[in-house]
Amino acid sequence: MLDKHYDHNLVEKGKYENWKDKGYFLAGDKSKDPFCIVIPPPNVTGKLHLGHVMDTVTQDIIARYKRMKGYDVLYVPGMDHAGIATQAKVEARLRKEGVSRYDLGREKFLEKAWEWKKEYADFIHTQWAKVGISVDYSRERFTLDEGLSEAVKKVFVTLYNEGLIYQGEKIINWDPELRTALSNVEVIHSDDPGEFYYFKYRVEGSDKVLIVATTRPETMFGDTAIFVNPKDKRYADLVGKKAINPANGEPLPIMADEYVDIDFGTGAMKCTPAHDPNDFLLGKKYNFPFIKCLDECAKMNEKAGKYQGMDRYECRKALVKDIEEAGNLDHIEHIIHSVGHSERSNAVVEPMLSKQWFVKMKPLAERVLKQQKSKDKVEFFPARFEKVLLRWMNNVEDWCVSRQLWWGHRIPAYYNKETGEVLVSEKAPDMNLYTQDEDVLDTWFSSALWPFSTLGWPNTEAPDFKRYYPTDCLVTGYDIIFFWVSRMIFQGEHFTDKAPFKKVLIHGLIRDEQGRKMSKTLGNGIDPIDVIDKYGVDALRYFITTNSTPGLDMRYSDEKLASSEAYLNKIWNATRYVESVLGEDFKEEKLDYKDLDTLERFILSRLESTIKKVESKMESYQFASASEYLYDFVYDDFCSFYLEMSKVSLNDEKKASKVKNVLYKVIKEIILLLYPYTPFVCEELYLSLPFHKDSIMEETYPQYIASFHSPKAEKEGMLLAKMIKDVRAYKASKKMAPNAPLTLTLSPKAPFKGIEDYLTRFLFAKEIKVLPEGKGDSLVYNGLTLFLELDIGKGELLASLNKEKEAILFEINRSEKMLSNPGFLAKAPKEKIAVEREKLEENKAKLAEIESRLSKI
RNA sequence: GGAUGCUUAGCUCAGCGGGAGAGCAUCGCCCUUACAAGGCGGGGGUCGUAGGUUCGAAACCUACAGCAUCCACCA
Repeated sequence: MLDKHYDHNLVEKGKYENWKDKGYFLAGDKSKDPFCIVIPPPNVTGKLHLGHVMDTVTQDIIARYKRMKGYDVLYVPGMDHAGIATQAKVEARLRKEGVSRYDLGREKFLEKAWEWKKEYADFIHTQWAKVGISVDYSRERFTLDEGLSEAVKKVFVTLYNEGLIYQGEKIINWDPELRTALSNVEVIHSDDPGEFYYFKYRVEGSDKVLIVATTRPETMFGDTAIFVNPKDKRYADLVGKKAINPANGEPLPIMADEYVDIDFGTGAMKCTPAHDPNDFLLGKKYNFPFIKCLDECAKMNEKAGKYQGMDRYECRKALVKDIEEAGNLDHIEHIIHSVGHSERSNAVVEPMLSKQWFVKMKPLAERVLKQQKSKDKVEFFPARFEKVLLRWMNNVEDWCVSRQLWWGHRIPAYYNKETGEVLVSEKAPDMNLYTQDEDVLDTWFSSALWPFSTLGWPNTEAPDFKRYYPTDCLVTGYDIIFFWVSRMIFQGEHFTDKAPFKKVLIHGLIRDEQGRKMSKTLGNGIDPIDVIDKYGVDALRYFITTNSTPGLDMRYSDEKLASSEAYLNKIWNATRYVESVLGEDFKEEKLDYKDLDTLERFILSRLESTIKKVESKMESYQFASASEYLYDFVYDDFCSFYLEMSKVSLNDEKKASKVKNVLYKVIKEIILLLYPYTPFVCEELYLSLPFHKDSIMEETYPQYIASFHSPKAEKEGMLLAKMIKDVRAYKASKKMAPNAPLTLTLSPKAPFKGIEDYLTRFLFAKEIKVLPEGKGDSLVYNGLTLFLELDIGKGELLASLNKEKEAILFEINRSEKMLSNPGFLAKAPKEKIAVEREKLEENKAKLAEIESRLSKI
């Protein structure tokens, strides 16, 4: 017997371990069709947050649903080494101990990183268990494990040999704190306040003074020219002359190029080819020297003369002061401008000329663009997110993949100690002759291979790869479409000739109750474990997957969690009640439809249509709609109506056994339909049913039975519900107690036989008069209900009938207006017209009855 | 500068071509033997603004406004 209240702590206890131990999460049943989902591997940088819960629970719902539908489901778990992110964390931890990574050296540092990894992997495992995700642990992978490292090497070497990876000197984004290069997507731009310094440049051989503005005076030591627009009349006479750099007194040629915007600043621009991407292009075009004046920590180097050794901002301040003192500062403008910050260290990114490894993106992107036009394209849910992918693919720049870090896949490039010649190879050459490249790969380089590297690739004969690839569905947030989804697609297509997944389900972010992004700086993050302790994991799973629209952000809400928990409590108690009704000696019988009464037919018909609707929404990943259909059925049709009504028929010994069987079927199927969302409580309820397998995980999804569909029974049931509702409303409006006794008159045309019993019980009718056949016809009472009349006074009845008449007339008017519209008749679908006609007829009949009643008063 | 999304009841949000919905809040009545973490019954919305398409628009189109996000540029 279930307890009176649903206690999530008791319910959750031991279930996950049991499922895991029994092997329910393991894939490999060859008698079934395969279905595969890979987890987006969480970073081993910290605890999982609510975003992870939304992500993994969504996958888990799909996995559990598909298992019930008879698929051999492989849900692959794993984690990401998260190169720069993890290294930043480990370094931060070391810094607290007063140690830098350089103090430790590469090897010792990596030991520390692995310790960190283990610590956080344990944490993540605990959280996965708590959340209940049904992953196959026998296939768990880590991006730095051996197999995945093989895949990484294979990809790097192949791309290199195909000319799609090259080493080059370009302007990259440099993180001076972590001292590594970054890719474009790892730079976060924010609008920060800053200064726009207008400096005076003396022009050689002229008495003119040229005013040039810059936001970064410290880079003036790397300047090689001043540019103006060739159409700019103000400066036409100066082109070809030289201006004196007020920072170091060097003469700079004044040149003209279309690139310069006449209206921006003074229209004259300094050119720093080694510290600005646009200036770099100009530098290439005009063959300038590339003068770096900053080192890898963003400190001034020897080019900065007396400022050498200063931090870039320190130098800026000192330099501006010196220029001002020399009388060369025109003015300072305070501006808001976009500044790039490192995603991980938040340091202001320094664009810097640097030799790095790049992936040539054009050919890879073109293949994706082509594939997305074919029938084998990756299908996005919601569809609009495909545009995000296409836009990125259309505008890709080469991908800087080398990182000056230690934690990651070391680049398989080797340099001949004598000649310096590069050798790129999966196998290390004789290390007496060669040294390996010091750098590691961008962490996304390995994540990009995740859907196939986890399944055994590059061994294309690996059983999992053959059976489960391409995977079926990828679930992830819109925030990593560029980082991850796009890269998996191009690598997948390039290396396996197939898109790595058929469908991509994109979800939004979870925000705090005020709608703000959860962030460490705001301190508004919510720990999923706290939520689980308070409301239970099932309530969290239910809330987080059914209160959002695909692709849109959602807000965390304590209220909605409480309401989710209340819903589970409702089902808990409905089950408890049904079980108490079934009793010890309940026998399951096959339902013979012919033997069933109206209300049993009603609830079964509603159940079947619910199954159909829920299933169709599950298939299109519309979990909010699916759960809403189920919710309505559970509350309105089952708990509020049928469960109550069945109390009448259960008293009838002849009917009791059939009713029990119906109750059993309905409650069981409710539990099964809900199970993918809230597996813990559903397992508990399932196991408490009189007949069950070892676990709900052995069950199949409820089967839609078309023959149980009965519009007639549904209509009759709804009429009864409406009669009850109307009389209750009447009582409430008259300030009568709900259980105040009444006398009712029932028409012989009442919806179905035996209806009096229900009216007696639920309306507290002390007497029900049934009019003799052929006399009285159908009756109309107060609301819209036919077939029923209250024993009330004449005046009241008159008022009530008139009110009713008014409402009906409004409806008739509406229908007639529609049906007399030639446009409607000509263009509306014929089913719609038929429905309107039917409504009109019904209402006309009602009106006639009301009038007949009125005439008799 | 380009793109996308949002604007619906007091709050949080569904609905996205055929009579305005849910949860919570609110008001009234009920400890009715599954559930007071409950039940029953109410009140509450010219669906951001203005045009257009359509027989019919909250829904489709266009413009505008506000909010949010992403991309690019910013010497």
